[in-house]
Amino acid sequence: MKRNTWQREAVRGALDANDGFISAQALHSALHATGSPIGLATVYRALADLAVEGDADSLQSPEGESLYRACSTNLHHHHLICRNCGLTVEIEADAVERWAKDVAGQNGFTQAAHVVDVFGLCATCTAKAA
Amino acid sequence: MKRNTWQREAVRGALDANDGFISAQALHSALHATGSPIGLATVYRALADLAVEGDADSLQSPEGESLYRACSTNLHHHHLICRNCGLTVEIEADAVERWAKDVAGQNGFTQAAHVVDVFGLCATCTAKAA
DNA sequence: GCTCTGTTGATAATGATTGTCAAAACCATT
DNA sequence: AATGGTTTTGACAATCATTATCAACAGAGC
Repeated sequence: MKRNTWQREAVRGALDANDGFISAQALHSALHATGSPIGLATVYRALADLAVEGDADSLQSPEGESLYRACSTNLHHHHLICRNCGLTVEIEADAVERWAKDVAGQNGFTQAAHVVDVFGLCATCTAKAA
Repeated sequence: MKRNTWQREAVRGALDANDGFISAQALHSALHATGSPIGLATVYRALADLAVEGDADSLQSPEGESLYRACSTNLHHHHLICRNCGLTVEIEADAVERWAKDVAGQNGFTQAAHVVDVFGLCATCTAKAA
Protein backbone atom coordinates (compact mmCIF):
# COMPACT_ATOMS: atom_id res chain seq x y z
CA MET A 1 0.00 0.00 0.00
CA LYS A 2 1.06 3.61 -0.63
CA ARG A 3 1.46 5.69 2.48
CA ASN A 4 1.23 9.39 3.05
CA THR A 5 4.20 10.80 4.85
CA TRP A 6 5.05 14.38 5.68
CA GLN A 7 8.26 13.93 3.70
CA ARG A 8 6.42 13.27 0.48
CA GLU A 9 4.16 16.23 1.12
CA ALA A 10 7.19 18.39 1.83
CA VAL A 11 8.77 17.47 -1.49
CA ARG A 12 5.53 18.04 -3.36
CA GLY A 13 5.08 21.37 -1.61
CA ALA A 14 8.62 22.49 -2.31
CA LEU A 15 8.19 21.62 -5.95
CA ASP A 16 4.93 23.55 -6.16
CA ALA A 17 6.57 26.56 -4.53
CA ASN A 18 9.24 26.60 -7.18
CA ASP A 19 8.70 28.31 -10.49
CA GLY A 20 11.08 26.42 -12.72
CA PHE A 21 13.00 23.22 -12.97
CA ILE A 22 15.16 22.37 -10.00
CA SER A 23 17.63 19.62 -9.31
CA ALA A 24 17.08 17.02 -6.63
CA GLN A 25 20.15 18.30 -4.82
CA ALA A 26 18.91 21.89 -4.88
CA LEU A 27 15.49 20.87 -3.68
CA HIS A 28 17.06 18.98 -0.81
CA SER A 29 19.11 22.04 0.11
CA ALA A 30 16.04 24.25 -0.07
CA LEU A 31 14.15 21.93 2.26
CA HIS A 32 17.03 21.88 4.70
CA ALA A 33 17.15 25.66 4.59
CA THR A 34 13.60 25.75 5.90
CA GLY A 35 14.60 23.51 8.77
CA SER A 36 13.34 20.24 7.37
CA PRO A 37 15.54 17.30 8.33
CA ILE A 38 14.48 15.29 5.30
CA GLY A 39 17.13 12.98 3.87
CA LEU A 40 18.65 13.29 0.43
CA ALA A 41 17.77 9.75 -0.57
CA THR A 42 14.17 10.40 0.36
CA VAL A 43 14.04 13.46 -1.86
CA TYR A 44 15.27 11.37 -4.77
CA ARG A 45 12.69 8.69 -4.07
CA ALA A 46 9.86 11.17 -3.70
CA LEU A 47 10.78 12.92 -6.94
CA ALA A 48 10.96 9.64 -8.81
CA ASP A 49 7.52 8.71 -7.48
CA LEU A 50 6.03 12.06 -8.42
CA ALA A 51 7.44 11.74 -11.91
CA VAL A 52 5.96 8.27 -12.32
CA GLU A 53 2.57 9.43 -11.10
CA GLY A 54 2.58 12.32 -13.55
CA ASP A 55 2.64 15.00 -10.86
CA ALA A 56 6.10 16.11 -11.86
CA ASP A 57 8.05 16.53 -15.04
CA SER A 58 11.67 15.61 -15.36
CA LEU A 59 14.30 16.46 -17.89
CA GLN A 60 18.07 16.44 -18.16
CA SER A 61 19.99 19.65 -18.05
CA PRO A 62 22.76 20.07 -20.61
CA GLU A 63 25.18 19.34 -17.75
CA GLY A 64 23.63 15.96 -17.15
CA GLU A 65 21.68 16.65 -14.00
CA SER A 66 18.11 15.48 -13.66
CA LEU A 67 15.77 18.39 -13.12
CA TYR A 68 12.21 18.25 -11.81
CA ARG A 69 9.21 20.51 -11.85
CA ALA A 70 5.67 20.39 -10.56
CA CYS A 71 3.45 19.58 -13.49
CA SER A 72 0.09 21.30 -13.80
CA THR A 73 -1.36 18.85 -16.25
CA ASN A 74 -0.95 15.19 -16.94
CA LEU A 75 -1.29 15.76 -20.64
CA HIS A 76 1.74 15.41 -22.84
CA HIS A 77 3.46 18.74 -23.32
CA HIS A 78 6.82 20.40 -23.71
CA HIS A 79 8.79 23.22 -22.15
CA LEU A 80 10.33 26.56 -22.82
CA ILE A 81 13.01 27.04 -20.21
CA CYS A 82 15.07 30.05 -19.25
CA ARG A 83 18.64 28.86 -18.98
CA ASN A 84 19.45 31.63 -16.56
CA CYS A 85 16.67 31.75 -13.98
CA GLY A 86 14.94 28.44 -14.64
CA LEU A 87 11.58 30.00 -15.44
CA THR A 88 9.54 27.49 -17.35
CA VAL A 89 6.59 27.84 -19.66
CA GLU A 90 4.59 24.79 -20.59
CA ILE A 91 3.85 24.69 -24.27
CA GLU A 92 1.64 22.59 -26.44
CA ALA A 93 2.78 21.58 -29.84
CA ASP A 94 0.32 19.55 -31.81
CA ALA A 95 2.29 20.30 -34.93
CA VAL A 96 5.44 18.88 -33.39
CA GLU A 97 3.57 15.83 -32.13
CA ARG A 98 2.37 15.10 -35.64
CA TRP A 99 5.76 15.78 -37.14
CA ALA A 100 7.48 13.41 -34.71
CA LYS A 101 5.06 10.63 -35.47
CA ASP A 102 5.29 11.21 -39.21
CA VAL A 103 9.04 11.30 -39.40
CA ALA A 104 9.29 8.18 -37.26
CA GLY A 105 6.79 6.31 -39.42
CA GLN A 106 8.50 7.35 -42.64
CA ASN A 107 11.68 5.71 -41.40
CA GLY A 108 10.04 2.53 -40.20
CA PHE A 109 10.30 3.41 -36.53
CA THR A 110 7.65 2.41 -34.05
CA GLN A 111 6.95 3.37 -30.45
CA ALA A 112 8.15 6.87 -31.10
CA ALA A 113 8.77 9.03 -28.09
CA HIS A 114 10.42 12.39 -28.34
CA VAL A 115 12.36 14.96 -26.44
CA VAL A 116 11.43 18.48 -27.42
CA ASP A 117 12.53 21.31 -25.20
CA VAL A 118 13.49 24.86 -26.00
CA PHE A 119 16.10 26.67 -23.95
CA GLY A 120 16.60 30.40 -24.08
CA LEU A 121 16.70 33.59 -22.07
CA CYS A 122 13.39 34.86 -20.74
CA ALA A 123 12.38 38.49 -21.20
CA THR A 124 13.52 39.43 -17.70
CA CYS A 125 16.92 37.84 -18.00
CA THR A 126 17.35 39.24 -21.50
CA ALA A 127 16.75 42.73 -20.10
CA LYS A 128 19.18 42.18 -17.24
CA ALA A 129 21.86 40.84 -19.55
CA ALA A 130 21.67 43.92 -21.76
CA MET B 1 49.26 24.34 -31.81
CA LYS B 2 46.99 21.40 -32.57
CA ARG B 3 48.82 18.15 -33.11
CA ASN B 4 47.85 15.09 -35.02
CA THR B 5 48.12 11.97 -32.96
CA TRP B 6 47.19 8.41 -33.77
CA GLN B 7 44.88 8.44 -30.77
CA ARG B 8 42.72 11.19 -32.18
CA GLU B 9 42.60 9.40 -35.52
CA ALA B 10 41.64 6.19 -33.76
CA VAL B 11 38.71 7.85 -32.02
CA ARG B 12 37.57 9.52 -35.20
CA GLY B 13 37.85 6.22 -37.07
CA ALA B 14 35.97 4.29 -34.42
CA LEU B 15 33.19 6.86 -34.48
CA ASP B 16 32.96 6.68 -38.26
CA ALA B 17 32.81 2.90 -38.12
CA ASN B 18 29.85 3.05 -35.82
CA ASP B 19 26.34 3.44 -37.13
CA GLY B 20 24.60 5.06 -34.19
CA PHE B 21 25.26 6.99 -31.06
CA ILE B 22 27.74 5.42 -28.69
CA SER B 23 28.92 6.34 -25.23
CA ALA B 24 32.48 7.37 -24.51
CA GLN B 25 32.87 4.32 -22.30
CA ALA B 26 31.62 1.98 -24.99
CA LEU B 27 33.88 3.56 -27.58
CA HIS B 28 36.83 3.11 -25.28
CA SER B 29 35.92 -0.54 -24.79
CA ALA B 30 35.55 -1.02 -28.53
CA LEU B 31 38.99 0.45 -29.14
CA HIS B 32 40.52 -1.76 -26.49
CA ALA B 33 38.83 -4.77 -28.06
CA THR B 34 40.75 -4.07 -31.26
CA GLY B 35 43.98 -4.02 -29.30
CA SER B 36 44.37 -0.28 -29.00
CA PRO B 37 45.96 0.77 -25.70
CA ILE B 38 44.31 4.18 -25.82
CA GLY B 39 43.39 5.64 -22.44
CA LEU B 40 39.90 6.43 -21.29
CA ALA B 41 40.66 10.05 -20.52
CA THR B 42 42.00 10.49 -24.01
CA VAL B 43 38.82 9.14 -25.53
CA TYR B 44 36.83 11.69 -23.55
CA ARG B 45 39.13 14.48 -24.66
CA ALA B 46 39.06 13.45 -28.29
CA LEU B 47 35.28 13.22 -28.29
CA ALA B 48 34.93 16.62 -26.69
CA ASP B 49 37.25 18.06 -29.33
CA LEU B 50 35.37 16.43 -32.18
CA ALA B 51 32.10 17.76 -30.81
CA VAL B 52 33.48 21.28 -30.60
CA GLU B 53 34.85 21.12 -34.14
CA GLY B 54 31.50 19.97 -35.47
CA ASP B 55 32.76 16.56 -36.56
CA ALA B 56 30.63 14.78 -34.00
CA ASP B 57 27.21 15.17 -32.50
CA SER B 58 26.52 14.64 -28.87
CA LEU B 59 23.33 14.12 -26.93
CA GLN B 60 22.26 12.80 -23.56
CA SER B 61 20.62 9.44 -23.28
CA PRO B 62 17.60 9.19 -21.00
CA GLU B 63 19.89 7.47 -18.53
CA GLY B 64 22.13 10.48 -18.36
CA GLU B 65 25.08 9.26 -20.38
CA SER B 66 26.62 11.45 -23.03
CA LEU B 67 26.44 9.80 -26.42
CA TYR B 68 28.47 10.70 -29.49
CA ARG B 69 28.18 10.07 -33.18
CA ALA B 70 30.14 10.95 -36.28
CA CYS B 71 28.33 13.80 -37.94
CA SER B 72 28.06 13.93 -41.70
CA THR B 73 27.18 17.58 -41.90
CA ASN B 74 27.93 20.64 -39.88
CA LEU B 75 24.47 22.00 -40.51
CA HIS B 76 21.99 22.08 -37.70
CA HIS B 77 19.86 18.96 -37.64
CA HIS B 78 18.14 16.47 -35.39
CA HIS B 79 18.01 12.73 -34.87
CA LEU B 80 15.76 9.75 -34.97
CA ILE B 81 17.34 7.15 -32.74
CA CYS B 82 16.58 3.49 -32.18
CA ARG B 83 16.54 2.98 -28.45
CA ASN B 84 17.44 -0.65 -28.88
CA CYS B 85 20.28 -0.82 -31.39
CA GLY B 86 21.35 2.81 -31.51
CA LEU B 87 20.74 3.18 -35.24
CA THR B 88 20.43 6.85 -36.01
CA VAL B 89 18.84 8.75 -38.85
CA GLU B 90 19.65 12.40 -39.31
CA ILE B 91 16.56 14.41 -39.99
CA GLU B 92 15.91 17.94 -41.05
CA ALA B 93 13.04 19.83 -39.64
CA ASP B 94 12.58 23.30 -40.97
CA ALA B 95 9.06 23.31 -39.60
CA VAL B 96 10.36 22.57 -36.13
CA GLU B 97 13.07 25.19 -36.40
CA ARG B 98 10.47 27.80 -37.22
CA TRP B 99 8.14 26.57 -34.52
CA ALA B 100 10.87 26.73 -31.88
CA LYS B 101 11.79 30.26 -32.83
CA ASP B 102 8.15 31.35 -32.93
CA VAL B 103 7.17 29.89 -29.61
CA ALA B 104 10.23 31.37 -27.95
CA GLY B 105 9.51 34.78 -29.40
CA GLN B 106 5.88 34.70 -28.38
CA ASN B 107 6.94 34.23 -24.78
CA GLY B 108 9.58 36.91 -24.81
CA PHE B 109 12.49 34.51 -24.91
CA THR B 110 15.67 35.27 -26.80
CA GLN B 111 18.67 33.21 -27.78
CA ALA B 112 16.49 30.18 -28.30
CA ALA B 113 18.23 26.87 -28.64
CA HIS B 114 16.36 23.62 -28.69
CA VAL B 115 16.66 19.94 -28.06
CA VAL B 116 14.62 17.89 -30.47
CA ASP B 117 15.24 14.20 -30.69
CA VAL B 118 12.93 11.32 -31.43
CA PHE B 119 13.49 7.94 -29.83
CA GLY B 120 11.79 4.77 -31.04
CA LEU B 121 12.31 1.27 -32.29
CA CYS B 122 13.70 0.94 -35.78
CA ALA B 123 12.06 -1.40 -38.30
CA THR B 124 14.58 -4.17 -37.65
CA CYS B 125 14.23 -4.06 -33.89
CA THR B 126 10.47 -3.79 -34.17
CA ALA B 127 10.45 -6.99 -36.20
CA LYS B 128 12.72 -8.76 -33.72
CA ALA B 129 10.63 -7.69 -30.79
CA ALA B 130 7.48 -9.13 -32.32
C1' DG C 1 69.13 14.61 -33.16
C1' DC C 2 67.38 18.27 -29.84
C1' DT C 3 64.28 21.14 -27.60
C1' DC C 4 59.95 23.01 -26.70
C1' DT C 5 55.38 22.41 -25.85
C1' DG C 6 50.98 20.06 -26.50
C1' DT C 7 49.28 15.31 -25.51
C1' DT C 8 48.77 11.06 -23.19
C1' DG C 9 47.29 7.88 -19.63
C1' DA C 10 47.25 5.79 -14.90
C1' DT C 11 45.07 7.15 -11.14
C1' DA C 12 42.74 10.02 -7.88
C1' DA C 13 39.02 13.11 -7.31
C1' DT C 14 34.47 14.68 -8.05
C1' DG C 15 29.57 14.78 -8.09
C1' DA C 16 25.14 12.94 -8.92
C1' DT C 17 22.48 9.08 -8.13
C1' DT C 18 21.27 4.47 -6.23
C1' DG C 19 21.66 0.51 -2.93
C1' DT C 20 21.66 -1.13 1.93
C1' DC C 21 19.42 -2.12 6.05
C1' DA C 22 18.24 -1.25 10.84
C1' DA C 23 15.27 1.98 13.05
C1' DA C 24 11.12 4.63 12.83
C1' DA C 25 6.59 5.77 11.06
C1' DC C 26 2.09 4.57 9.05
C1' DC C 27 -2.43 2.54 9.23
C1' DA C 28 -5.86 -0.88 9.99
C1' DT C 29 -7.28 -3.35 13.66
C1' DT C 30 -8.07 -4.56 18.51
C1' DA D 1 -4.79 4.02 22.97
C1' DA D 2 -1.91 -0.18 22.22
C1' DT D 3 -0.50 -3.85 18.67
C1' DG D 4 1.37 -5.73 14.64
C1' DG D 5 2.57 -6.14 9.89
C1' DT D 6 4.64 -3.34 6.29
C1' DT D 7 6.34 0.45 4.21
C1' DT D 8 9.30 4.32 4.44
C1' DT D 9 13.04 6.71 6.06
C1' DG D 10 17.82 8.25 6.35
C1' DA D 11 22.80 7.86 7.26
C1' DC D 12 26.20 5.98 4.82
C1' DA D 13 28.48 3.12 1.49
C1' DA D 14 28.70 1.93 -3.27
C1' DT D 15 28.45 2.91 -8.12
C1' DC D 16 29.01 5.15 -12.38
C1' DA D 17 30.29 8.59 -15.68
C1' DT D 18 33.17 12.21 -16.12
C1' DT D 19 37.02 15.46 -15.00
C1' DA D 20 41.40 16.87 -12.89
C1' DT D 21 46.24 15.86 -11.90
C1' DC D 22 50.75 15.52 -13.34
C1' DA D 23 54.88 13.05 -14.68
C1' DA D 24 56.33 10.74 -18.82
C1' DC D 25 55.97 11.01 -23.72
C1' DA D 26 55.75 12.33 -28.56
C1' DG D 27 54.90 15.70 -32.52
C1' DA D 28 56.91 19.77 -35.09
C1' DG D 29 60.26 22.69 -36.31
C1' DC D 30 65.24 23.85 -35.91
